[in-house]
Amino acid sequence: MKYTTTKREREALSLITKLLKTTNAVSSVATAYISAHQLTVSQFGVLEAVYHVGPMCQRDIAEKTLKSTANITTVIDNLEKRGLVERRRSSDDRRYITIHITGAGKQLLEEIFPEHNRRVEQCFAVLDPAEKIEFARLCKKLRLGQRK
Amino acid sequence: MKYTTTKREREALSLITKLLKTTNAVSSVATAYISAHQLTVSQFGVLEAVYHVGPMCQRDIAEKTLKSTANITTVIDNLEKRGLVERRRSSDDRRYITIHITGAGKQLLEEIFPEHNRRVEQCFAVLDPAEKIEFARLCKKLRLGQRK
DNA sequence: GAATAATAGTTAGACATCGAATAGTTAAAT
DNA sequence: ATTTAACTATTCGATGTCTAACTATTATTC
Repeated sequence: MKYTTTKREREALSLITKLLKTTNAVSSVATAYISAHQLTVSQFGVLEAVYHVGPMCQRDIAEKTLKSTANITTVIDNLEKRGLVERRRSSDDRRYITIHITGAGKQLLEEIFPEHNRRVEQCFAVLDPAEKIEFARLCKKLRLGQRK
Repeated sequence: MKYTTTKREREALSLITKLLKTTNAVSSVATAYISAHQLTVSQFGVLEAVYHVGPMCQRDIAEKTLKSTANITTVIDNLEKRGLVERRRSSDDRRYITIHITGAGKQLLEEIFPEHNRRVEQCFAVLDPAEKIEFARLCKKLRLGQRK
């Protein structure tokens, strides 16, 4: 060992490991059901955004899903191939492309949502109400603490 | 809306969003520093495992890092190209390939660790000691609750 | 001991993901 | 009005990631 760690550093490393493993475990539950419907998590995320928010341009979708615009181009290519969304070039500002969910897209989502929501709810069912509130608070505090 | 959600489901959906965003924010801090050293997070993870645990076969590395063996093959290919690890076929059981960290790999890691550890520690510095303990507890409870 | 199982790793094909470079469009500057 | 800057989306090249099919090796079974 050519470097040393403080106790607090070791605790933080243990904490981040716990956090990553937890996220992994929780999201794999949601992932499994989504995959069973031939959707990737990213595709589901984009589809869901357009479903709930309404038609959006790709830049906004990228922002909402915390991904790059290059990535969104790819994901939407694949969604479009399957006829789940539609690209429509804006006529007033031709730089923008608005993404619309199709009937097939809507139908697929509405087929997935009920069980998906139930499963996500089940993920957190191990926590009692007070713990859920505390967990949400700590997550938020942690996230907002990462200013640079 | 052709489906309905319960209050508890909506709360769970909000919770999982918070969790994912938090993980995203926290891990991007660690990612940034690792990337600055021309390492991907996966490469860092594999390198770290071999550094701390010692020479391992790829199957064990896959298990430890929660990835598929196919993925580990790729990641190690790239680490090997850069001379940071070495593949050594086991002579007693020729199915196994043991991964050894090289001097260059060790040197790179030891260059990264101090600042990396400091940054991870800083990530959690917004939480006071009691909150850290509670957060760790809730993470663990949540993870262990995902039995199937 | 030959046929069969199991195991470690690779390959192939698909999708995700990023940063950087590029094309096309609109806004700002002068 | 022309140049410059800003912005949206795409493409490219690299890496990650998975599942499924495959190779090579070892273990098991009959």
